[in-house]
This record gives sequence, C-alpha cells and structure tokens, in this order.
Amino acid sequence: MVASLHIASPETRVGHDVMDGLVALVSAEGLKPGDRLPPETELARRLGVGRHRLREVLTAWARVGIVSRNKGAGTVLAAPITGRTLALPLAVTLEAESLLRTLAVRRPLEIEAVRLAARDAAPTSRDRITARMLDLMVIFDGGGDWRAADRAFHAAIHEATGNPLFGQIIGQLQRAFDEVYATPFGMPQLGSSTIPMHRPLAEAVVAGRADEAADWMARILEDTEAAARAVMEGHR
Amino acid sequence: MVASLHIASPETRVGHDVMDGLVALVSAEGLKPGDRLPPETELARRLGVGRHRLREVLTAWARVGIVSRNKGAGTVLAAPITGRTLALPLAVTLEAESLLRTLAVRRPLEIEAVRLAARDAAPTSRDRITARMLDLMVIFDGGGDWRAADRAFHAAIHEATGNPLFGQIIGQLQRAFDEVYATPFGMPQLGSSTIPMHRPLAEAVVAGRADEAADWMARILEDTEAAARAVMEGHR
DNA sequence: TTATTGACATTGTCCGACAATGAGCGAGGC
DNA sequence: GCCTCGCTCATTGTCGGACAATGTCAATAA
Repeated sequence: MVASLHIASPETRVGHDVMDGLVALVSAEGLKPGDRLPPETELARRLGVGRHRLREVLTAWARVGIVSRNKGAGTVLAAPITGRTLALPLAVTLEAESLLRTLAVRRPLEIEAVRLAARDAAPTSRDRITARMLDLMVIFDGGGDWRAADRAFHAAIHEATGNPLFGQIIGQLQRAFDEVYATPFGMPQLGSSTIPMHRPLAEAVVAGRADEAADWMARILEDTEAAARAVMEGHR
Repeated sequence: MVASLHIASPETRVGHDVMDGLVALVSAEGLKPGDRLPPETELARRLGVGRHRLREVLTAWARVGIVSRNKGAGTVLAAPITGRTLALPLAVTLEAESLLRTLAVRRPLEIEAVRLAARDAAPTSRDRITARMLDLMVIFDGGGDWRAADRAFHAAIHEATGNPLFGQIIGQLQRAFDEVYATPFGMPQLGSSTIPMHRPLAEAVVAGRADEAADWMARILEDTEAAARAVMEGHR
C-alpha cells in the first residue's frame, strides 16, 4: 500500500499529488527522522514538478512539524511518515478571554487522558510517569524552572494513553496558550501551587485508580485556571 | 492594537511578516467573510514582496480555511480575522485503529460541550438546538441522508457553548474521520441507531440538565464507536 | 592541533512568462 | 423582452531561471 499524506481541506487539494509522490519517495528512500532529504532541485526533478510547487508542499510540512528546513543546510525529516499521516490544520480565533477557552478545551482532554492512562498504560509507561514526576519534584523543591519538567511529566501521561492524538492536541493548545500568554505578561511560574498535586496524581495513575487520578487532574486544572484568571484580572 | 496571525511553529516563522502585513491590510480594508481579496499581483505589490512569497501565505491560509482560493475567480475571505487568530497545525499518524482514536478524543470533547451548552447556552441557542433536532428527525423519519442535518445539530450545540474551540476541533476530527473512513468503505449511514437518541439529548440540553445530557451524548458516542468497530471488523 | 577562511551547497526570494479556468458581457435567436 | 451561447478578460496555478542569504565542510596557516 502506498502511503498518502494530505494537508488540505476537502476543497483545497493543493499539491495533493506532489504530497503523495513525496511520501512515496521518502518511503522508498527509507528515510527516518533526522535524515536529510535530497535538495529541492533534485526532489522537484525526480517528482517531475517545478521547484515552487514542491516548496509549497515542503512549507506545509514544515508548518505541521513533519520536516525542518534550514537555509544553507538542507531539509531534514523531523517526524516519521509511516502508513497514513493526516494533518489537521485548524485556525483558532483568540479573542478577549481566549486563553481561558484553551483551558476549557484542555480540561476534558487532560482528564480523559489520565483516565485512559490509569486504565491502559503499559508497565514501562507507568515507570516513566513515576520517573518524570520525581524529576519534577526535585526541580520544584530546588526552586528551579519546572516548566519543562512539567511538560515532560504530562507528555509521559499522554504517551501512556496509547493515543498520540491526546498529546498532539493538548500540546498545540498549550503552545497557543504560552505564545499568547507568556509574551505580554512575564508569566514566571504560573500555577506553582499545582505542582505538589502532581505526586498523588502520578501515584493514582500508576496504581490504576482512574477516578482518583481524574479528580487530581481536575483540581490541578482548576487551580491553573484560577491563577490565569487572577493574572489577567491584575493586568487589565 | 495591530492584529497578528501566525501559522507556524515557534521554529518555522516562515512568512511571519507577510502574514502580519496581510492581516493589517485585510483589517484596514474592512474586509468581511465573503468579500473578495485584491488579486495576488496587487497584494504582493502593496505588501512589497514577491508574488510567490505572498502565495505561500495565502496557501497556508487556505489550508486552515481562512480564505478560499478559486482559479479564474479570485480569493475570498472565508473566516473573520478579528483580533488574534492562531493556527494549530496537527499532524496525525493514522494507523490501523486510528479512526477509533479520533473517536476517543472526540468523546470527552463532545461530552464536555453538551455539559457546557446545557449550563451556559443563551435562549436563542437553545431554540436553535431544538430547531436543528426537529430538522434532523424529519429527515431521518423520511429516510433521507441525515448526515448534514446531524452535523448542523451538533454544530448548534458547539455554538451554544460560547467557546468556538469546541466546534473547530471537533469539526476537524470529524473531517479526518470522514476522509479516512468514507473513502475505503462505502459508509452509507454510520450510526443510524443513534439518531433517535438525539431527541432526549436535545431536550436535556435545552432544559439545562447537564448530567443527563452528558449521559445521552456518551451513549450516542458509544454506539457510534461500536458501529465503526463493527464495520472495520467486517472489512478486515 | 586548532583557529581561520574560503569555496561550495542549499534554501529563501524575486521576476517574468504562460497555461488553466471561471466570471462577466455582448451578440444572436426565440 | 428574455434567454442562451460564445467570447474576452481577469485571476489563480505552474514553470523556469536567476540571485541573495546562510550554513557546511574542507583546505590552510599559525
């Protein structure tokens, strides 16, 4: 079966065939994440299209994180293209209280994620959750910047669900939140008060107590939302 | 405040300035959804960039549904660009049971949406939900293709939440599902058995009984998932 | 051995040209 | 008068070529 990748609405089939051809080429070449793609001129020649058309496809792939383009250096594959890969580009209008809106969407997703993780996680995933939680606690107690560790911890939970969609969607929502939120306000350590709750959350997930884990996650999100709301009110 | 729109990962700031300029131009021109944008050549000239660079931005906007491009005719604005619009590009790897994965993500979102709708919906939104439900029932009882009416009904619920993110994300997930699912199998009327449940669902939402509405929504999704699983098994 | 520097490769951007296609307008028939 | 058909034109889609910007890597000198 020939892999196919579409980044397009049903109406906008721009570059449909070029994408398919490029996926087939990458697949035939056996390229893996980290490998460099052939130069654009060669790709265009081998696919029988102009460089502009090829570039539009590569640009679209770069936007969704499939490839990474580096001027001067080449284009490297950043994500595997196995089987069928589908891109869901969606435009979100962020208005006044839009930051809280991203949280409103994240809440059910995060809670469902910890439920699924508690229910379905493999033993190795449970170990990883514990390890990430301990990392987070060490950094937090040491007074350092715990945001990266926090993301790693939650990413471990998302990975444990076995459904990559959770991690991707939540990650994009968080990135949108950070981009809009962190820039205007300084946002040093939003939600520090939630960190201690991560230990019982992790323990509940690892022990398979889904309801308890969901409850802790809900409390964490509640505090996060309250903190975000407070900061927004203070800066109004 | 100058509106800004970014469709890019933090690393891939391709066309960042052109996007900002185009947003400012659209905003200054007072263009609304349905209006036609100036031709590409004029846009490129007014923004002081080449047509190819402008086209990359327009292509990205077309992919996320902000504009609609029509060869021969022009480019029309499809979505409003008010305040900050942020794009969330997602690349999803669709493997064997990937269709069920989209459902797994949709479930918590849909359930949360009906909860919020039952709690917060404005009276006009509640009326619209009832109207869409009645439309759906008429078409279903008449034996016609009820899929469009079904989408309209759920869209009314998403709109009633007051949070456009729900409708957008769920809509994209559904589109991904349809694109992958409808093509290989015929997918005549997947989930017909769930339609009768839409009446009590709508009544619960309109009456503000959030828990009951969430329960009906969960049952609908459960049946949908079972139907999808059955069809997949049958075609294996 | 290490730092520097230069040639080279590769992506980013621009310009121009032509093809493909849809919209709008006018001529002609009823 | 009104409708239909066909033509012209505007607009997007695609291609080719060229140059700029920049990272990589090897050759060279201290």
